Amino acid sequence: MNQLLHNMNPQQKEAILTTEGPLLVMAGAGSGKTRVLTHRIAYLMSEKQVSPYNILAITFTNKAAREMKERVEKLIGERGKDVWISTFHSMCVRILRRDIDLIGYDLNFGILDDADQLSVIKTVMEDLNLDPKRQSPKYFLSQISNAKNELKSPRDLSKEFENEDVIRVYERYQQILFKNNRVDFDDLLVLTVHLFEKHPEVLTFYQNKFQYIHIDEYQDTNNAQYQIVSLLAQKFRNICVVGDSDQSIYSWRGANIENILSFEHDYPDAKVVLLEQNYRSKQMILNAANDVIQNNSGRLDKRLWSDRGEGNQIEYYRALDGDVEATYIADKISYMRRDSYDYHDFAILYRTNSQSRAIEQAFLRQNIPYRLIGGQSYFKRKEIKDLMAYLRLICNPDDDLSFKRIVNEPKRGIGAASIEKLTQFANEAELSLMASIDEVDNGIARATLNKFIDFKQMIYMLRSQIEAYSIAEFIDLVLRQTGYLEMLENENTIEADSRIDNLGEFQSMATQFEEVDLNEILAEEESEERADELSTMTKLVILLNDLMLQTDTETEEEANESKVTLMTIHAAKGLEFPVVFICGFEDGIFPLHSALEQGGDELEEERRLAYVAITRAEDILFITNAQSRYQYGRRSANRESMFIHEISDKYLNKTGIETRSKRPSFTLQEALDNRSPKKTIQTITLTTDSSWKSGDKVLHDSFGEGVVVGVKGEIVSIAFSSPHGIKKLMGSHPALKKRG
DNA sequence: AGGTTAACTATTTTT
DNA sequence: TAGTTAACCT
Repeated sequence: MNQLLHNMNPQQKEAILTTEGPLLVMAGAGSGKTRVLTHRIAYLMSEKQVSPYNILAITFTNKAAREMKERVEKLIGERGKDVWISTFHSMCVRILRRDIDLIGYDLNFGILDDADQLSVIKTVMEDLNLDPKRQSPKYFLSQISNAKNELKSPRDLSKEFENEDVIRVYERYQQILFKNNRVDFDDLLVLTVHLFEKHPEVLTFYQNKFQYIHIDEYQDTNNAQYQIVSLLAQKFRNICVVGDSDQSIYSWRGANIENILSFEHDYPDAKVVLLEQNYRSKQMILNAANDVIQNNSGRLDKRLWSDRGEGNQIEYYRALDGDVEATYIADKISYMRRDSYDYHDFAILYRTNSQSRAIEQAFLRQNIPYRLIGGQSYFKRKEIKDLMAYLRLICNPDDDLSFKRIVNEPKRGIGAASIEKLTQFANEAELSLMASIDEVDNGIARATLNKFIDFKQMIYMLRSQIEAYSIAEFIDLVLRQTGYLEMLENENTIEADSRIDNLGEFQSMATQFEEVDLNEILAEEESEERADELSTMTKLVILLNDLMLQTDTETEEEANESKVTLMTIHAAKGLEFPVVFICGFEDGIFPLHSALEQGGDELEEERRLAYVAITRAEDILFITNAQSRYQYGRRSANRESMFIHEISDKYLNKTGIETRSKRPSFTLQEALDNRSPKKTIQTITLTTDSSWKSGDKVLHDSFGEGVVVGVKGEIVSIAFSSPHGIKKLMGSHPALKKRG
């Protein structure tokens, strides 16, 4: 038997063997869909002699793409590198990088993140005299995003008698982006559709290239993505979509569950494979998940089953208040990890980010190391955004958005008033800000004008030197010449030191990109170009766009550290843990107020979220909540989540207040019996010169007491109590002392 | 220009 | 509670 089909169940085999024609794989949680996908790709190459260049696989996250790539390579070897495995957005960037000039943009276009989007919206609202209190910038942003996901232009909206203000803001917003040669995340999809529609020869090229198409998490596609897939698959119709309508949790971002539900309608000759066997969880956990999801209407009735054993009841604990709840979780972890589990076997899942605080405090008190997923991402940090703005401005001096961001950073005595004045002139003269500096009649006072001129000369000086350097060297030059590094150095605070470290990290990322990643990208694209033949400017533009799409920066070592994981349920999709705690299981929090009031689709999405949360657990699941807790600074009481009542009592072991305990929490021996077959636990023991190790208690001159939660070379991550949170500090910093 | 204080609001966020 | 933003003061 073919090695690639080894250990596959009949449905999985069928999914792998059905290489031709449309195929829908309805894959329940934990049913091994990634395994099916990777083996299918390998099978196409090894058995069907399909060239890797003719295979496309699309995922939603970079992480998923990376993992899939690794697994395909493991199965098939080096040739696996040549398969396009990427996210929708990276795929679009690559397509647009070749041909976006055909639809009017410059090939050196830059990508805009959501913070940038919001600031554009704010200026547009100012120009149009719209009151942000009546309609918030965020409202406009989401309306625009929705429109784009539906592939609707401002003109299309006006036909539908949409909110007049939305149309005006959308129109203006789009003009500004175009003028600055910038595109937002949604544009990447929209413009790719436009490109395909207006230039059939481009579409034909990609249709011929991608003869075998795979889409993961198909239930999360929005209409623009759907359109891209449809266009690409039109010719060969070898399209394999994998997904689970019960795990559709991003409809508020435009994901359209109908896409997967109507696949058979779109492709009447489609074969459908249902994967119901779960390889992740004990049956008890699946029973609870099945119980909950059954309450949703209009779904394909799937029932997950497992042969991993019955397992324990779900531990349901209702606490007196939020602190007691957090303490309960911390206690359980301390207890269980003594001999059965490692810290990294635990995950704490919550509905909203703000819930993490209470847990963090309890963990800090009890010295439980943790990693918090989400929150401020690396690329949203000010210093990184500033550096990227400099680099973008150097590549494209007409980029007003970048110009405004850094013209007075570090302080050059150019204030808001002067920038406003220059902007006024630039708008009237239809010039970029940079170009307006040279105009004699721009009305800027001589003293200020000189400052602008100095700034411009500096940028152009850097621009003229770029080709003499590698990207990493050039970044160094930029940081020095602009005075940015000096500004941080002079600050002399720990804060500034860590910013400098971050910039250094950016630099090493750039080196890695230039020397390794770029060639892989080019190889995948079958490009004749080679990295070392590209100009530094071109490489830099590619790097900047690549980084904009990169949000998860956690390295493999960091992910494997022995720490408890704290994250939202949304962030947990696709992951699994031996022991899972779902906390704050209360009406108003989970499901959220709004969903509870609105009912209908909103409530069903919350229920799917509960389903996702429950199915993350392998061996043991805890569900907790609190009778009362602090919310928005006031104490409020919440009822138990309606979802807990949907789980049959026989699957629950209720403890805590207001619930009768049928029996004590399971014993340690039971916990041991329920362990997964021993996994190779990779506890990374970092050997460092510094004497710091996780768990050490420290005293910091300004942050007070804290606990070391990670050590990476000279850098020690220390968790301080709120409001400081986790800080990365030099282990040798004089402000830091070990506490006994 | 730039820093400080008072007032306001409150999901989730793969890219 | 806490993060953000607008108004206010130096």
